[in-house]
Amino acid sequence: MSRTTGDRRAEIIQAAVEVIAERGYRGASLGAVAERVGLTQQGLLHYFPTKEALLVAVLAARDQWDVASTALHGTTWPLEMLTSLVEYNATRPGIVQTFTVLAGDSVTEDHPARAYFEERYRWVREGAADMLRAEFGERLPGGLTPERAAPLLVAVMDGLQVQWLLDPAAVDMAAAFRDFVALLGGTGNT
Amino acid sequence: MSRTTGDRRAEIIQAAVEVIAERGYRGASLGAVAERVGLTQQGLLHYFPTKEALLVAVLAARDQWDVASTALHGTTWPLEMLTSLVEYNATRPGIVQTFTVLAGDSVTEDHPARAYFEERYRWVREGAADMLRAEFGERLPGGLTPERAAPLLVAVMDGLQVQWLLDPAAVDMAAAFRDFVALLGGTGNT
DNA sequence: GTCTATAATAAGATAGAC
DNA sequence: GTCTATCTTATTATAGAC
Repeated sequence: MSRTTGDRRAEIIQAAVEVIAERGYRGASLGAVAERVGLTQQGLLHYFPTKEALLVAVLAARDQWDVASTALHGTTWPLEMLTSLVEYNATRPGIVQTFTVLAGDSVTEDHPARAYFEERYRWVREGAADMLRAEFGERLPGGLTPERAAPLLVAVMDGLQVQWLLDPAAVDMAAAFRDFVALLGGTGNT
Repeated sequence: MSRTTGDRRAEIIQAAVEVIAERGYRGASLGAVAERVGLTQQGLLHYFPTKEALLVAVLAARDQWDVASTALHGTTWPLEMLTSLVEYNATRPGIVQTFTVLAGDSVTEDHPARAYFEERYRWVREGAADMLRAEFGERLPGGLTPERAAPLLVAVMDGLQVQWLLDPAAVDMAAAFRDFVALLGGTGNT
């Protein structure tokens, strides 16, 4: 059945996300992923013919997950929405870790996820600029425009994730992000 | 001679930095590093008995490099100094890439560089807080304190590096950093 | 100090049985 | 759809000659 096959694939993708979080992409062996869903390495290759095909599926799943969690936590004010996304992320270290590791890895030569992250950051910056424009208009503190603030917003989200993953006790990711929103002149601060 | 040995070790460390930038830590084989300095893999092991020992040396070299470049570009105003560090980094994609990759990798389980980055971020945040206090005093825009702005400053630097490495044409790392300084109420903006 | 030889694993992938 | 068997290639590391 194609239903069963889809379920199996979803299980495998989930397992791959976990193993990548623990050991990175290069360190994530197909055998370790397979074992987690009760398959042999060769059995897994029936669903994803190569390791790279599995990675592509993991990245595609992330995009879908983004859309879903945005819908789930959608509120009226765009920046509020981003703040709740950060709060939500703070409860899901596994996923955050997987994509922090992959994004870092992707800057290496000929990395199979490089094009994905290049494109992803481009549209994330565009989305952030739109969001900032809707929230604050054309003029932001420090003489910034939404387009110039956008890469900073994205950088803060990513950079905080690294610090938080390394030392969750020392870095309150959600609070820090609200601090940044406050810097932009928003009302994200309590 | 111990002089020759030191030179050789320095060469090897430099080669390791390059190979890690290209392929990540797990992807950086000792053979590839050795080849770059005209040695066999086994010849390299004479200088660094294990792969992990070489990584430790790479991390130690980074700390020394930090100190050196700080001295080199030191100016009177602390934040100006950081801005020139970012400008300097924008001319050295190799080093930036190595440590972006290593930092991302380090969040995985039992990674040999994990403790290093954990400590490093701790003191970098402390240093940033001191710098912000010296520059702006106790009160920053958005009701922030130096301690609360510090992780944001560090996050911006790191996050911009990822975006810049992936797409240098789309992200002007130094300009964006100056924009962030402007947000803090500084005069880093032209 | 650097090499050759080699051990010991481990990985991704293919072929083909059931 | 999943397995066993196997190929091929890499990798870290050790032993010991020169």
